[in-house]
Amino acid sequence: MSSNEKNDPQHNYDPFQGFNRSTTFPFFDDNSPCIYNQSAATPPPAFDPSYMTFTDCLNGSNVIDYNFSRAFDMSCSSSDVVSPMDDNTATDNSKKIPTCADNNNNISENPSTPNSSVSSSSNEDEDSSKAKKDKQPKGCEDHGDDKSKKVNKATKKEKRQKEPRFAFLTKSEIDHLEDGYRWRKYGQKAVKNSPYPRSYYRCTSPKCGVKKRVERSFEDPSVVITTYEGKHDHHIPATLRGHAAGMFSPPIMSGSMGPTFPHEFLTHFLPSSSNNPAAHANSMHHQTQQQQQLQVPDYGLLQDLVSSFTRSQAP
DNA sequence: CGTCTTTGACCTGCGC
DNA sequence: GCGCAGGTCAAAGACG
Repeated sequence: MSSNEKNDPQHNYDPFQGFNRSTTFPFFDDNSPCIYNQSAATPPPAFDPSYMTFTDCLNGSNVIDYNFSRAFDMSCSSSDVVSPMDDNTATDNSKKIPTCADNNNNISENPSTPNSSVSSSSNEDEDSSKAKKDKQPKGCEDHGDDKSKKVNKATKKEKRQKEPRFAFLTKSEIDHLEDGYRWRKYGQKAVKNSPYPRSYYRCTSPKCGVKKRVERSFEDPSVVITTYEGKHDHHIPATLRGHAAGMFSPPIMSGSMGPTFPHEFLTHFLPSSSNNPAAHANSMHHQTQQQQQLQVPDYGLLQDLVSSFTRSQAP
């Protein structure tokens, strides 16, 4: 992150600026350390136990350090998209996660190109290329000449940078937390400097290229690091185990959740067009200044968050 | 039988 | 160019 970016409000902002957190989001207390305020001179350490947990702020769930503002930053404005905390804990401490920094740059440089359109189109491209690959036996891939390989390399690199990522920490004994969507595990790798493997999941919905990585923090084995990549282009499956989709109905949420977090959260961040990329792009384009400060380009990921939250709150 | 996990092989990017 | 590490593929097996 350059010094310019540090001083640039667009690169260093409080996503809840302009909102009275306590009233807009009842679980937010402006005096609470739950949400790390990036404007603070000294950011909190990644696993500082003195920082109230995300759901501690809510009503005692088990998400420990959501680092909300950073998570939002990651997907919308800061070039330091995945914070050092994310880099150091969500990875092996030696390599930086490719971020959506370039994507963010695109936003700032070209406001008419909303994040969602980038995300959805790249997903589509990825899907088509993957579909091709899936239909072909591995040996067939090599029939392509070096030229096409290079093209693939270039496009892949581009895609990787464009995919917004969104990481958060959850204190749980279960590695793969239910979040409302259906996931298929497609890989598991040992992580350098960590005794715990990293699992790779892909959304089972056709044409939905959302992925997530789940790994346990080697610093605190009770902490699960979940990194989402991409945006769901569909609703939560209705036939889900545990009827997670139903959890999104306002009566249930407001009735059983105590705080109205998910409903109000979705009201603010998930427009009715959240599953309509075109409408989404339009809404992003016409939002007010205040809304721009609060912009959260990746609504699908937020849905993940909310559904994860609702899951954790369910009896 | 369909869905999902496991797991070794392979691909790719990156630093040296 | 080489080696390492992250990420992905896909066959095989488990499970309901």
